[in-house]
Amino acid sequence: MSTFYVTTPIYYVNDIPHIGHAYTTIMADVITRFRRAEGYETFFLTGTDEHGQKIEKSAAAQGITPKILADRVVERFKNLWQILDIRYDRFIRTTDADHVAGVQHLFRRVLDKGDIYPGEYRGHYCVSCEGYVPETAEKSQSGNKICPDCGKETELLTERCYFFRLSAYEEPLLRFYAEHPDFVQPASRMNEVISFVKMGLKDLSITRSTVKWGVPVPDDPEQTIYVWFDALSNYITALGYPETTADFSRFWPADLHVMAKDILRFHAVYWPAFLMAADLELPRGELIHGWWLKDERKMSKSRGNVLDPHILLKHFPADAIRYFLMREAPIGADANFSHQGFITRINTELTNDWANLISRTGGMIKRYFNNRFPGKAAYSPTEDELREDYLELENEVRAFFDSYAFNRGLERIMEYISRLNRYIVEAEPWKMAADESLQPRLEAVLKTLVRAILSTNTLLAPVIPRSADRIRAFFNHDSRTFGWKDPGESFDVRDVEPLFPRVDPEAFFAEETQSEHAEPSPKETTMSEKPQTPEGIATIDEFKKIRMVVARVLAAEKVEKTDKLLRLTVDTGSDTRTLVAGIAQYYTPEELVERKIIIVANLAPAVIRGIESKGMILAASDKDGRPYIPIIPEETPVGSIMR
RNA sequence: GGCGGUGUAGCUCAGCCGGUAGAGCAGUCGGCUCAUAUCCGAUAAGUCGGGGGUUCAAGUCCCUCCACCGCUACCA
Repeated sequence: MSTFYVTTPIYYVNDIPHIGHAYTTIMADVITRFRRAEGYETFFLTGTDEHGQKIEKSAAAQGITPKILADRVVERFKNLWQILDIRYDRFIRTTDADHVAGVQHLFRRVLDKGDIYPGEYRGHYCVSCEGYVPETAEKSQSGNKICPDCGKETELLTERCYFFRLSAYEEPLLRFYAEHPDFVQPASRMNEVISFVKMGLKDLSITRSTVKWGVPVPDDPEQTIYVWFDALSNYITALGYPETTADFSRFWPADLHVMAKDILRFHAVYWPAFLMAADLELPRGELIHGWWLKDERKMSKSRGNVLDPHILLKHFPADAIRYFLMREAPIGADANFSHQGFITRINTELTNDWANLISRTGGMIKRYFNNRFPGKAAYSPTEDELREDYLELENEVRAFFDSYAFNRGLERIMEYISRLNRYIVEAEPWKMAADESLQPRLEAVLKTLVRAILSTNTLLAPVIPRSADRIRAFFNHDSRTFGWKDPGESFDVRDVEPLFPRVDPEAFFAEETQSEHAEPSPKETTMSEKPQTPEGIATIDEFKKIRMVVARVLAAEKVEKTDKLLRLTVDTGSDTRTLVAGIAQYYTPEELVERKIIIVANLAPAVIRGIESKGMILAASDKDGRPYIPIIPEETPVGSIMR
């Protein structure tokens, strides 16, 4: 039997499960169920990433061990997966003993081969946060990077660590991509990966001595294995690596890693390189989906617009959420989530079209035949047509699902469901029921409907498994494979009950606005918010060191070959000076000239794009970094000091 | 700045290798009654972002411009 191995990323336990996690996991679950219905033997893996400094610190802040913290969050993930009918074969945790052993084995193997070597890591270290800041962090005027978490200056630090020889895999990776152009889907993401690798790869630091909560490096217990080497390995350790007997040999290489776009590079560059270094086979495919946006913006904790699946689950069955997520967004693109859109989609397609079709069919079988078909049906060509149409539908839908175009596949299914509703109207079974001689025709119509419903149900089942089971139960037919379903000529059915109760939008919104105000639960915020930093207080003397004055813009122009920079010439009252500001995306030179602004006058000068900037313009900055330059009353004298 | 993508009816989007525009939702009108007031039919005059080109013929190919998005660089 062919096998199919699907994974989700392992989710970091510093975060509680939200709609984004649910989306990835549901997608992987749908793919797994779909392959199973096709006859594959499947393995579906999900789990949690539990190591690292953030966990260590969150746990310390709560006065518990990292493992206990992880245990708690893991429960939340498992609960949600259960509610959402996610059926995984293994839930792996990076703290699982077999994973730890597997990672160490992989590490040693690559070390022995020479692609891991000891060296020194230089990075910008934030003393108060006890961590390195990313290379992308912004720099202060004095040239040190600023910690994005606490806003303090970092210092350049050097520590001993191990490197992975990623640079050696540039060519092999490019060759691999060329030979497997479908490795990453959608194709646009594959292009991103290729262009990234073509720009050159640097060796990767893969251990830390500053992180205690992690997998120890074999024979060097001061070092722990850093995030990606540890986390990505889960895809093989979950199958028993380094043991190559049972699951590993059967399911590796993975058929599909499913993930969101933000971790593409780690999966499409680092992971294949690690595997090459260990002489292991590479995964066959990676499926990259976009983000769910709320109000056109990325959901984020700091913005407070994260969508909690539990709110939807109060009003809708899990199937509805699964259906919506698969139906609404084309794979790859970001999609906007709106409650209104959600309710409309579910009410129209699942309630009005699909559930109502089943309801009216079941209702007529009960009313006209008392739930038992006598087996005297007289068919017409129309019934054959419906069967033919279904077979065509099935082919198309399977093709769509094969290419992960779930939205298109479901759309196509809805088309067929419409066709069935139309069939009822055209056949007018209620008129047949009034005429005794048309009983065989009536039976044929209703029986054909049952067959079509059961058949369509197998296509929908991967997406909405729970209602699919109920439908099988209504019609006493249990087949799970694809194909035209036929329970026979003479059979009993049960009473049909409502599948997707209609949700009244007004009632929904009335309740939601209430609960949203009551929502923010204290426990969740302590876990995600960073601890208070009392050291962040400035004394009055420190404040006085900063000299802010009102200045007038004399001239402004865009700095050549930059997107964001404006060069401003300003009158400070005591001198005329030049400064550079990164506001060109939001302010035109014209609207700034003659305007009064506040600048920091005694800031150490910095050279930006070859221009010496003496000072800095003050502007409010929102969550997206968009600047807002305050309005200064026109009568304010130039040179006035802010205090 | 470099690379890539998107821009089609009020909204969300289909339109493969070129042949004179489609679906769903919303709206309007009408029909049925089996059904969770559900279903069915009719109804859309949208410069297919702007401009130019190739062609007998272009949302569909080429060039260019604009807007937005992604990756990346530079940078606040």
